[in-house]
Amino acid sequence: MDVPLPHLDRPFDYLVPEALDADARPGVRVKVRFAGQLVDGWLLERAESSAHPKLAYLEKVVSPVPVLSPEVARLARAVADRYAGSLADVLRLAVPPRHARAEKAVTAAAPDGSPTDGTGPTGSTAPDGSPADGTAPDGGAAEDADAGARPGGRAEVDPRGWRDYPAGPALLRALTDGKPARAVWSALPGEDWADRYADAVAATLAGGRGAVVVVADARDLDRLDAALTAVLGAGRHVRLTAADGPARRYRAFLTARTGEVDVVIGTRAAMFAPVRRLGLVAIWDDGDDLHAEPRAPYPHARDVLLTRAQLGDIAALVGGYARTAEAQLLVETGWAREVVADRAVVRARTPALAPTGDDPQLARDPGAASARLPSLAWTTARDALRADLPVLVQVPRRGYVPSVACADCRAPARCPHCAGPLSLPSAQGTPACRWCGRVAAAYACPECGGRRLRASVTGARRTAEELGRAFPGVPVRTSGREEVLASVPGGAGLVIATPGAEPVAEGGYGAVLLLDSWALLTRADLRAGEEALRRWMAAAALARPGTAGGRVVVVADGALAPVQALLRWDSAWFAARELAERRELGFPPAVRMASVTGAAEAVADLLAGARLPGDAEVLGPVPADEGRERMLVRVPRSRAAAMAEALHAAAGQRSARKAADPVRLQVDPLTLF
DNA sequence: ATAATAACGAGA
DNA sequence: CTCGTTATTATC
Repeated sequence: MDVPLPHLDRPFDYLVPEALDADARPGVRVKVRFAGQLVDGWLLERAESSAHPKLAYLEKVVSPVPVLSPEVARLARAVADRYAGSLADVLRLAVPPRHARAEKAVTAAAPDGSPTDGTGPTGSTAPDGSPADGTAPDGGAAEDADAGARPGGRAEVDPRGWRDYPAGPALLRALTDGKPARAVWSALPGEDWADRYADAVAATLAGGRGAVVVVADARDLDRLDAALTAVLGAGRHVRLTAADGPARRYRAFLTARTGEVDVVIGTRAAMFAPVRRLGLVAIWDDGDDLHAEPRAPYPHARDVLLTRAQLGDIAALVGGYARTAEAQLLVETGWAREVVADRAVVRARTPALAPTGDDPQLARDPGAASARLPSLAWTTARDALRADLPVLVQVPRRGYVPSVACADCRAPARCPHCAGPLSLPSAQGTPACRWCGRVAAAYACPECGGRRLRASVTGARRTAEELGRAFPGVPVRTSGREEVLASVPGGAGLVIATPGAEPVAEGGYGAVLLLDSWALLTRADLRAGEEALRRWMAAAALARPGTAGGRVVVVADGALAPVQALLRWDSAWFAARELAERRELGFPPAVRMASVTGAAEAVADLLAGARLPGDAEVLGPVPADEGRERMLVRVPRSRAAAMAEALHAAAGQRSARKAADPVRLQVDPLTLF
C-alpha cells in the first residue's frame, strides 16, 4: 500500500476480478480502495486464499509491466527493516515514477514484454542475518586466488589493469566464475578507477551475469560511462540517474527491467536497479556523503548494495582512493577481502608528499606572501609551472560547523561522559556537551592534558585572483559548485577547485596544493578526519607519480593522523585506527545508532512507547534546528534489528493514534552532531 | 477520512 | 439490562 503511515506497513489481501486476472501479476502497480478511497499499491504476490473474512476487489492494474522484481521487492523489505522505515517509502526510491510514454517506447522495443524475474541464477535463499542487521556476516569471503578450471568457451577479461593489486586478477576470475567475491579496493594514486570498474563489469558479463555500479555524482558517472563504452561497446549498459529527468530515468529503468541490458550504472538512484541475473554490485568512493539518500528512510547506497549482495549471493566491490571505517569493518569481520597494492608499488606510484606549516609569516618569497601561501607550497607550485605542468589547488568551501578544540594540541574536545562534541555557548562560557547537555567545567584534553579550549574558525578564503597575482601570466581555471570541470589540458596552468570538483589533468598534475586543511580537520563531525583524508587523497591521486615529478603539499601538521595517512598513502591504516576509536567511543559503524528528531514531546512520546532492547542507551536530548530536539539511541550491532523494529513499531503506534507532530527516524545518520 | 467496534453511562 | 452516545482502532 503506497501510504507512508508506519502502522500500515504490511500487505493487504484483495480479490482479483476476472478481467484483471491476466495483468495482475506480482510486481505490477495497482489501485485499490482502501479506507474508502483509491490508493496506489503494489501487487506483491498472488494467493489462492486469504485469512481475511471480507475482501474488496482490486480496482485497477495501473500498467501490466511488473516493474517491481522479486529480488528488488525482497531487498526493499530488508532495507525498510534495517532503517526502521516502511516498505512503501523504500519502493518510492526503488521504482521511479511511471512515465507512460517512456513505457510505451520500451515495451514496443521488447515485444515479449515479460521481464525476467530478477533472481540470481543460483536461486539461493537469502540467509537471514544479513549485514543489514549488523550481525557479523558469515562465510563468503572473496574466493581464493586459484579458482580452478572454469567452464570453457567464456571470454576472458584482460586482468592487466588489476595486476598492480595481488588479489586483483583473482577477483576478476571470481566474477567471471559467478562467485560472490567481496572486495574492498584501495585504488592507487593515478589509478583510472573507471577503467578498473569497467574490467570488473566486463568480467561479470563474461560469466553471464549483470552488474550495478553506483557512483557519487554526474562527473564520476560520465567517466564510468565512457570507460564502459570503451570496454563493452555501446548498448550493453544504461545510465540511471535522477538528474536525467523522469522520462529518461524511467526508460533506463525499464530497459534494465526487461533484461534489454544487464549493466546499470548511476548515482544512488541506481542502487535498486532491477538487473537480470545480478552478479556484481559495486560502489565507488563510498565515503562521499552524496551516497546517503536524503529521503526517508535515508538508506545509504553502500549499505543497500551490500544488503543486496548478501541476500542474493552477489559479488560486491567497494572501492575508493581512501577507505571508510565502514569498509574497514567489512574487512575486519572477514565479510570482504581487501584488494590493495604492495607497499613497493604504492611507493612507486605516489607523488612526493610533504606537509608544511600554515604560518604565512614563514613565506619569504614575495609571491608566496602576497598569496598568503606557505613557502613550500609556493615554490612547489612555481617549479611545476616552470616545468610546464598544471597545478591543482584544493580549497575547502566555506561554512563549517563551529566546534571546540584543545587550544594546545587542537584535538577536538569531547564530552568526558558520553564522548559527544563540546560547544562554547559564549566566548567566556563553560563548554557544554551538545549531546547530553552536561557542563564540562573542568575540561582536560585527553591527548595533551591542556585545559584551554578554542573555537575553531576558518581562515580567510584564498581566492583565485590572489593566486593568479602570485603567478602572473599563468592561466587560472576554477572548478566548484557553479561550474565543475571534468578535465583540463596538460600544460602550465592553475586550477582552483573545491573538494569533489577537481578536474582530471591530462598526464597528471605536476603539483597539488591542499590548503586550509585546518578547517576540514576541525569540523564538528565524527568523520572529519576520514573526510579530510578522503578529499586529500582524491585530489592527490590526480598528481603524477613522484618519479615523474609529481608533488603534493598539504598545509597541515604532519603529526596529525590523517596527514600521516596521506603522507604514507595508507588509508587502510587510518581506517583501522578510526574504527578502533569508534569502538572505544561507541560510534557507528562499531555500534548501531538511531536519531529521533521532532518536537520535544513527540520525541519523548515515541521513545516512551518504544520497546527498545535492554542494552539500548538513550542519549540526549540535544537541540536540533527549528526548535525541535534530537535524541540518539545506541545499541550493539547485534541488537540493530531489534532497535529498528522497536522504533518502527513505536512510530506505528503514534501514527495509528494520529499523533500530529511528526518524528523523524534515522538509522545511522550521516552526521551525529 | 470513515466505518467498525468497544466502552461507557443513563434510564427503564 | 438495554439502548444511545462516545472513544478507539482498523482500514483488505
